[in-house]
Amino acid sequence: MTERKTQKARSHARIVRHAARLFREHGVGSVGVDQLMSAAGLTHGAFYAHFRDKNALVAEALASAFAQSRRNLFDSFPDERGARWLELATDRYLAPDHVESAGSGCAVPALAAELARATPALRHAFTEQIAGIISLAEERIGGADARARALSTMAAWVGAISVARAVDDPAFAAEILAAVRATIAGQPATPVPDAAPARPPRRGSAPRGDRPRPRSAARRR
Amino acid sequence: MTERKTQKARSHARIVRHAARLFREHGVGSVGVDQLMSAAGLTHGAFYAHFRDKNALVAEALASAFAQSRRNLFDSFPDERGARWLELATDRYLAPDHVESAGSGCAVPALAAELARATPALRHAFTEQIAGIISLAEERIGGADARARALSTMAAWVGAISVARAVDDPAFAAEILAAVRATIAGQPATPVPDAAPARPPRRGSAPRGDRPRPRSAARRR
DNA sequence: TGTACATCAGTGAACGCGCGTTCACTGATGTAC
DNA sequence: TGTACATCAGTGAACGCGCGTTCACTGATGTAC
Repeated sequence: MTERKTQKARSHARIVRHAARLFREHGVGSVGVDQLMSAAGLTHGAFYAHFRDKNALVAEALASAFAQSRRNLFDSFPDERGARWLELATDRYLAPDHVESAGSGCAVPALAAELARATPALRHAFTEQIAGIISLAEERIGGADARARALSTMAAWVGAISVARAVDDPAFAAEILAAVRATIAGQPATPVPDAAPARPPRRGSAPRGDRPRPRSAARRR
Repeated sequence: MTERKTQKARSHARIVRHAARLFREHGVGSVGVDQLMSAAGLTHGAFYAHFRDKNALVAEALASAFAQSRRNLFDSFPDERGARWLELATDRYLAPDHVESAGSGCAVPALAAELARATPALRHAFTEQIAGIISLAEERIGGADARARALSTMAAWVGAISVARAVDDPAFAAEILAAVRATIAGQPATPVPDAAPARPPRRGSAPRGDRPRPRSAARRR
């Protein structure tokens, strides 16, 4: 009983992991059940032993992608708060590599348009994930207008990556990222309380797998 | 000769117009040639007398959608410059109606993710359209950092509409729009030269068809 | 102006293909005694 | 511990369907004389 159960759980996790990558890379509608199962080393027939239908997998893949983003933006900087966290997270999100590797990046620029047209259940799952990320950002930012700052920062992040990915000119893409970074950096608004103890970032809590490199500065002009 | 030619041109324009709407509403991949031609009152067989293939229509539809956006954001406010134009255009772009009516709205939040995965020719067409819009915005904004402001404003616009469309909670969507509006409004950065003659907006140049209403203020809290 | 022929915008059947989903089956693993 | 049976994760053929594209045809419009 135990051997078989853990094997199935492993297969399930493998399918979800590959789905989270493939959906972000190619879009939900462009990845078939057959491709998904092949990527996980199985045949398409087994799919329905794991998921009610394709949408059920999309929901799980979405949760998996958001978990990865939370690790990347929050767990990577456990002790940072206020303006310092905002700067580090912004540099992470607007890294040049995030433009190219959609498969390991944020689900929002990759899938928001498709999800806006998806079933109510999927849109609800997406809403809860976004609301969760916003709450975490709000806590980290702190101060009076933390929520508005979290929301408008996220919008700028998402728009920057969306457009940078679609244009065919890498210099133009880099210019968009740089402009948004500069705008977010130059927004003192309410002076953000620099609440972090300013300890050096704790060693051994490196980002898990996705976009680990610390960004080489490509600040334009 | 003339009768037949103008009829064909009329059919062509009709197909492009409906395509521009349907692609933005449902995504390029979710609208078939059959639907497109039915919407234009024709049968699918005639499609290839008008376009080399589906991508050729996507390129024309994209150009049509961007032309509509230019009319909406620039021709509607012919005499506005600097901070005043930025405020008017932002209110237009972040109008609640823009979240709901994707079919007559900006092509970027609707199609950027799909275009990022499209053919080189299509990505190039998109890039030129975006670059054109950015140039126009840059001229209108004016001042030293006009280009960076144009780029980061566009990113915030696009991200706000993208996310507001995907979430299933209208109050949450409205909150996102309000946060981005507030952030853009509260960004004096370089004092923007208020270059406009401050004439009242010229009568009779109303926005053509799309989202005409002047926005009822829904400013939150 | 009237007639004969050419053009061509649009029709509708057909194509090969990949999609999401179903289902009878296989064979290794788990359970009962 | 050994045997007989039950379970069930995964296989692969099949389904009905809609896709983008092709093509022989139709009939109204345009051209030549």
